[in-house]
Amino acid sequence: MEVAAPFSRKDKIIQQATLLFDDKGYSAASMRDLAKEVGIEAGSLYSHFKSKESILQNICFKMATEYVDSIRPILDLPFNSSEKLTLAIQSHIRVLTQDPQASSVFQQDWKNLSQPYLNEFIKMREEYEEAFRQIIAEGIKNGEFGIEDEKFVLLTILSSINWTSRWYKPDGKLKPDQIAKRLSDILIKGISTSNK
Amino acid sequence: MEVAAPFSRKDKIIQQATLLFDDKGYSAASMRDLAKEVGIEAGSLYSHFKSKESILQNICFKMATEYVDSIRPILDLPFNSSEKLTLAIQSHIRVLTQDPQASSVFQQDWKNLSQPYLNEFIKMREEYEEAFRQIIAEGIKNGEFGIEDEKFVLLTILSSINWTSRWYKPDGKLKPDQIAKRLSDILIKGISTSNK
DNA sequence: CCTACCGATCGGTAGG
DNA sequence: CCTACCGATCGGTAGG
Repeated sequence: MEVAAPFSRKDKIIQQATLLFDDKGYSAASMRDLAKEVGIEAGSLYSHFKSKESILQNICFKMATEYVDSIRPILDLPFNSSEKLTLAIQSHIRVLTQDPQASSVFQQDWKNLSQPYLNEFIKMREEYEEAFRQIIAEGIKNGEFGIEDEKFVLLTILSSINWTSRWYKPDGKLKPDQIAKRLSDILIKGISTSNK
Repeated sequence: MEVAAPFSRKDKIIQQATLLFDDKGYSAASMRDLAKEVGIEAGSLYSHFKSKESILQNICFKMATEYVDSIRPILDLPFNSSEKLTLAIQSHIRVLTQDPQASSVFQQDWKNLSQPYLNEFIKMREEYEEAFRQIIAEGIKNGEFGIEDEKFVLLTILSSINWTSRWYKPDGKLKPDQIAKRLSDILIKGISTSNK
């Protein structure tokens, strides 16, 4: 949809909007706030985006697409369920840490989307969770995971990995793959049947 | 601070504000929205609360107090660390499920508090997390938990249990204590040294 | 608890 | 991309 042209004005608007929405929340952040951060007048924002919400759409769907695209290829790999789940967690953390603020907006502000975008967004989210759930269901079936309620486990895993966006700092000690490893160590051990 | 008198007008305002803030977010919810839900005029809200924020303060500090009060007595019980952690998770889930919407506001909208309330709130939150961390640190020290990074484990546990407010339904199949049991089963197994 | 209102700020537009 | 502006709505208040 978008041609390269790194750091166009449009990119800068999205960049600053992401920081602002993450900081104050979508509703509390005004177009005048945003304009000031970008360094232009409020009215000028509308020559790049037709509405405030279209900026939010941009952020939310970019992230949703990245998440969905990152998990799909994992499903068909010739690995066992624990390995697949490890990879799924790793790629989720990689997407998230690549832009933690956008991930945070993606998680917190999607409720402000209007129809039909809201439904489309929810569908993508469900598609993503469904892929995750398949991995878990597979592991239960083949005996790797010793749990009954796959939906519950799905929620537990997603919550732990999503919360990462609230504390992750790119210049912190823990690098993305380390975070992913620690998370999958705990979570997979927690649901496994084996006692290695 | 508040005398009993069940379902005073003030209570009803808080009740409806909780639903509204949870649904639309604090910033997007207007006093006129709230007044309509309560069944009075917007201006009349100000004879019960001096500002919109004071309603938010009411919700946030009520929850913060409940959480802090619920974990304190657990620290001194003559139990091992796994048992204490199980109890801490259970009491957290009990507080949360007793009013999931208020928990959700507590988690999402506290950023809108102004000073000095914001700092006071953060201090209570830190006190709570510190108690949780103590239990984990104790378990590492006495060899029950086989992990290095207690701060990371704390975040993982808190994220899983807090996410509950986003999907819990009082009339759903899973009752609070069942949710707590499943969570602590997974999490404690995930961090334990023993292989029972 | 209502009526009637305040100044401020909101998202967005016209015309250049 | 700016200037100048729109109608709508915001949190909050005075006076009863």
